[in-house]
Amino acid sequence: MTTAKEKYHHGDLRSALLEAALAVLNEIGPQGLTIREVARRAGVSHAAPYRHFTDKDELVLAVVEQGFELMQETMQAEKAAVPDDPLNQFAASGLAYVNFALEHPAHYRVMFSGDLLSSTGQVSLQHTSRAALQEMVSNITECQHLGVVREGDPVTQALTILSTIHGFVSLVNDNRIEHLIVNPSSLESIRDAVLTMIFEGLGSREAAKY
Amino acid sequence: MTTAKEKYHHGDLRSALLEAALAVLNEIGPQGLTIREVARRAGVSHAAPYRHFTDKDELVLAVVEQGFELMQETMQAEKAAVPDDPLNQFAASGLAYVNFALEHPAHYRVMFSGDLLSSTGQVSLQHTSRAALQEMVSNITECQHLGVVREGDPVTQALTILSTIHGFVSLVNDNRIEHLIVNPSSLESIRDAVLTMIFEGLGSREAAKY
DNA sequence: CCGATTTGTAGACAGCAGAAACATTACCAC
DNA sequence: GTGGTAATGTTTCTGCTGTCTACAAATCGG
Repeated sequence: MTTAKEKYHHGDLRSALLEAALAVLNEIGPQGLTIREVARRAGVSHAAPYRHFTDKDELVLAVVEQGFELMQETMQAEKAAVPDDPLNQFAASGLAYVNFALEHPAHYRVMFSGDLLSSTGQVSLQHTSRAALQEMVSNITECQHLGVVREGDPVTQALTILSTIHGFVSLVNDNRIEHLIVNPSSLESIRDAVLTMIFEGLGSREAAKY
Repeated sequence: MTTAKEKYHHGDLRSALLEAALAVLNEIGPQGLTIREVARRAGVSHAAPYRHFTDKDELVLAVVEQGFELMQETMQAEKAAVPDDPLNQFAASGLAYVNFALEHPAHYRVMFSGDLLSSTGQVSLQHTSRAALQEMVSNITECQHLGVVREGDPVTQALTILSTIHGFVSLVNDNRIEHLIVNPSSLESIRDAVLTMIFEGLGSREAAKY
């Protein structure tokens, strides 16, 4: 009423559809993400979404892009909250990455699984991953100049770290780890242990505390 | 005639269905894996598969289990081909894991993506991953006793290694890396670099050559 | 050789993605 | 205000899917 909602036929569909899509992902999972279900939740007919997305692929792609923006924002925020120490900033953004993935498992899965997105849709995401890797590489290079990260090809190092983090959250989100956790180790402690191992393997021995 | 094929109505359906399912995965991808398409390729009616699999889920599960057996066999073979050195054997099986995933991307994806399998189907795979991790842990423990792997919680180390390997092959198979490879580095050299980084971070500095 | 069981078939149903034709609403010029 | 236009939402239709049920044929046990 006061805001810009409920103005048009529906108000701001598209946003409502994206929201509904995310809700479906969280409640039912990727296989439940259908145009019809999303339309149902938004209170419109099953064909209405086609006014905003030419394709189911395009809807999914919009969800994915929204996810990348959200993740990037939180990573930047966490990084900015750390004092002027490149290595700790790097570690903070890594932690933020993991946390985002663990807190939004459905969203993250859609962003990276590749099963919901056709091959054409994937191409439009390449620049995003390229940019992410680029930033990691420059972070690493900076840390190398400061002497807090060992020498070596920074691209390889970045790729390895990205692999570890992505693999870890993928395994957790696909329920291939939780049932292995037996006793005192909570998911968070394992998360921290893995992150510590990454930075131990990466850096000079000291200063990898966050 | 001489063998057990072509005996019954069709011969050995079920095997034929599994084979067809794998072919579909390789040629079309996961989204093209439908009961009807599989039946079509096997030359039977669209309802015939239901005599062998109560569910689409069960068909997928059979494909997954077949994949795990195949992977385990090749890993064991590679491991056995290495002389009596635990660390090198460990590295060899790791390399075999990566190679299997890169050579059978569709198969690997179905085994780990979790998108094609319902949650009930995933539960029946837990013992498999548990066994795999268990073996990694005992390998690491053995290497620690020999002094070729640094001290630390072997479960955390195994989980980190598994994360890195799984993350790497997932990124490659989902085409999130290949377009980053620019010049002299082929996929294989990157693979080797990442594996080297894993074992550098893991072990005492020497002996991590394979 | 014959009945019972296994294996495959034909057809039906509901749900889905997507396209096309249609109806309604908001906005803009006058 | 009024009427035209473009944006937005609906109905309807086609062809695909998974799964169920009734039926036919081939095989096996006796």
